Amino acid sequence: MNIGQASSASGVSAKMIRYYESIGLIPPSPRRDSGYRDYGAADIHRLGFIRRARDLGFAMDQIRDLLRLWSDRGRSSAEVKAIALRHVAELEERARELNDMAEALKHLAAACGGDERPDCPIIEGLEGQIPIALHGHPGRASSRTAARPASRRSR
Amino acid sequence: MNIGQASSASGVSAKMIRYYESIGLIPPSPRRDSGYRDYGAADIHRLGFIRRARDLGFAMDQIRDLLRLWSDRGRSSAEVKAIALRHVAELEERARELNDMAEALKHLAAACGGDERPDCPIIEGLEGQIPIALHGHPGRASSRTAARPASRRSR
DNA sequence: GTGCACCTTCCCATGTTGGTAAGGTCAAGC
DNA sequence: GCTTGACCTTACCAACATGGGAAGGTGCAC
Repeated sequence: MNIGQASSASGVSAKMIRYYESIGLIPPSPRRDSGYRDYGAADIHRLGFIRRARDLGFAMDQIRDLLRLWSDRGRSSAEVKAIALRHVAELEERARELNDMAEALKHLAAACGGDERPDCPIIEGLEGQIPIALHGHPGRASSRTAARPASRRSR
Repeated sequence: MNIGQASSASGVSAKMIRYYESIGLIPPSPRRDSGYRDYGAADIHRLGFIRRARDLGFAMDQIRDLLRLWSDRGRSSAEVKAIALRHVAELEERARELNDMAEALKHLAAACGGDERPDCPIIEGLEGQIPIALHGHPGRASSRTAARPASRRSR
């Protein structure tokens, strides 16, 4: 199976398949005489696994661990569950941060006339005239989740 | 005022101040004979504005617009509010995506024994044996928010 | 044998932030 | 005056995951 076919069968772009190979997430595929990569059903399976893990927001390092556990027949489900639950906590934390920002901004926006006059509590909040209640979780000053990571996969 | 003082006064790292200058978010500061950048109160104010906007998760392009509106005395608060509310919608959308992932994963994890045996619905879900309910919003296949943005500002 | 779709590798760009290195400047203390 | 240490300058590298493109080889159908 060519890389293009592997790509459509797995839902992972050819570009990414080569990338995953380059970072060792998947083993180098065998090559035909032409130099073309050649994939089989097991490879598609592995790529699908990776894609689904990405869809669930796992980072590459975690996926690496999950792949290791996947092919480790002596694994304990506790290990897998631990990774998953740690990731759930991270996802929820990030979601909370985003929601906190949204809340703070909605609060400012609610006080803004939204008319043709220039007076605007949102601007004043950004200027520092109004204390912004980013009630970042106990003890921590506001941390920020990186805004707009630019690329977003669509498939 | 040196860049270091401007940095601690505004909460924006010196590195970032230079970066913002390089991308035209702030005008090039005047230089002293030594070549040192020199900042005044107005610059600190502008930097603080930018920092607070970043803390609220605004992207650079939006901040550019907000800065323009800030210094436009003929602005209408409606323009500002529109930007803010669009951003709120984006934040909430991203938060929803993250929560959906967390939900899907929690669902799988709930079915996982988490013991010493290898059987694990989480792995099976990633393998594709169990349909993962990422109930991505109407019509769309699952899109993914970039995982692990890596850098996180602490201040 | 021609043409087109596909493959190969290699390089570049993204966006925001931090790190580091090599060298210039400033102010305080001796 | 000279040294020292803190600060400044520019310039480059790194990160992450992904896409884009160029230049050239391969495979297959007509």
